[in-house]
Amino acid sequence: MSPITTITEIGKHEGRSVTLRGWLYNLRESGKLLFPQFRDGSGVIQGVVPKNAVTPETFEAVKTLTQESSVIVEGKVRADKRAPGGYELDVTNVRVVQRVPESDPYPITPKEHGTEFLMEHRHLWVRSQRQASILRVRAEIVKAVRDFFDQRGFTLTDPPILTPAACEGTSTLFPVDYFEEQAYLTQSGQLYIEATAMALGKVYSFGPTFRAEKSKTRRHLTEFWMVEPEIAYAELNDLMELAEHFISFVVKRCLEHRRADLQAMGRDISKLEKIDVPFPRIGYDEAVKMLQEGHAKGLLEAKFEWGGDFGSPDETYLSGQFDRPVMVHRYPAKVKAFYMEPDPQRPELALCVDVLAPEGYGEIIGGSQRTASYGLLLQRIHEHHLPEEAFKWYLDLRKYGSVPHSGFGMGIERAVAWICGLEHVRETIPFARMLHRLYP
RNA sequence: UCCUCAGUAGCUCAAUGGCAGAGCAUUCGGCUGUUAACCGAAGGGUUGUAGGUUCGAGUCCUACCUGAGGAGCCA
Repeated sequence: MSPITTITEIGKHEGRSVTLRGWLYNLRESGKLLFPQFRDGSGVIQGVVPKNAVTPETFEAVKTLTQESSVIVEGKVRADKRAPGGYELDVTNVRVVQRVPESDPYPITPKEHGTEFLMEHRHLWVRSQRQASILRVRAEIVKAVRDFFDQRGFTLTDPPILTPAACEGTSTLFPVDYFEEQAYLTQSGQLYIEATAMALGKVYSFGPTFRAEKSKTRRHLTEFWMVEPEIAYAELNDLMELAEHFISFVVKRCLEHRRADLQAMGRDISKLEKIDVPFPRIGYDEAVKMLQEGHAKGLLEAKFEWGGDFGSPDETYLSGQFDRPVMVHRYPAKVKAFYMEPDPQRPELALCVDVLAPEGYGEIIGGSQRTASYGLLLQRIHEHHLPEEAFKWYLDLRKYGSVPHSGFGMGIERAVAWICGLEHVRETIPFARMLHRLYP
């Protein structure tokens, strides 16, 4: 048998015979000439099968192939200007591993389909070229995330997924029976990595988080992956500097390693090439001013008043003013989480930052400097009506060598959606979990 | 949870209150360079569910179910 190769590597074998192992993507025919398209997970290539060049058995085997039947194909690699990938395969032999029966054909045809149908067949939809490209970009982003932190001396510390209490209130948690107790699926590993940051200095976590929000938008999943760095002795400015270098690193890595996939899915690459440090930084006050100007120009429906958190249209407007991610810092403390450190200059503000992605993709990072004071943290826990008992261990971090520290969280799916230029985060993860979507 | 829209063939969609239709997919036939190939033919339907109005309902009304888009909340 000829050497086994993959479609992405096939150019190295020009003029020679190779074996591909994959599936039939589509079949076109023109009389005594067959054009089967094969895919193998790395790409798609067109085969050519003239009737007079192969055995009658091989011709018949290809002619009767059905979409997504699994096949092992032997053929000679030939460069061809007419081929989208630059190469074609002159098929010499085909072994059908499993033939999809005509009575129950592959449901996803080359024509268009609706969202519900595709999500219901997500286990098959991932075979399509566009979806495969998205998943490769996601994998690249995950690897870039880990490389970035590993190279900078961070230690990966995995927080628990089963937790006894909420970080930010119980209303949006998934409850789980835990023997005789009530447990919840984690909605953030932050409190736990604050503990490991006090042990190891610079840490990060990367894993799934769960939020039972009844959100039905293009930006929400109930199960999503989050990367969260936490750094002892870091203050807000250190955090913002880390965030901009982090995002810039991830985007550059995708352009370097997955440019072909980004182009294949129609991403405007020039927009990603503009992403570089430094990112614009604006204070909350300045952001409010921009929003009010936007309203005066008739670009925003509602007039934004100082003191509130930004809504989705507000974020879209703000990010639309810049061609790289914008960092909005120092929001009013009362719209933010209980653990954030107040600004010493203006105690009504929290030392926090949201990074808004360009092109209307909204918040991809939220972070803050954490309260280092035991007394203030306890006061905030009471103000937020949180159970003090559940936060006893968290308060301990402020009793034994408390230091200023900061961290942020980035939702991987939102980052993938932005970098790939997708309409909806449901395509950024192999099997999305959403309100009303638990299958497949 | 709220607002808006939609549900008809396996899929994507048509059909003025008056005979249930097309393209793709499937099957059969034709074509030696096709690019979501094309050309010809065939099979394929309890119009989301339950009620109601009407001589007559895919179409109008009510309730429910399912989905999509948006809001709030958030990454």
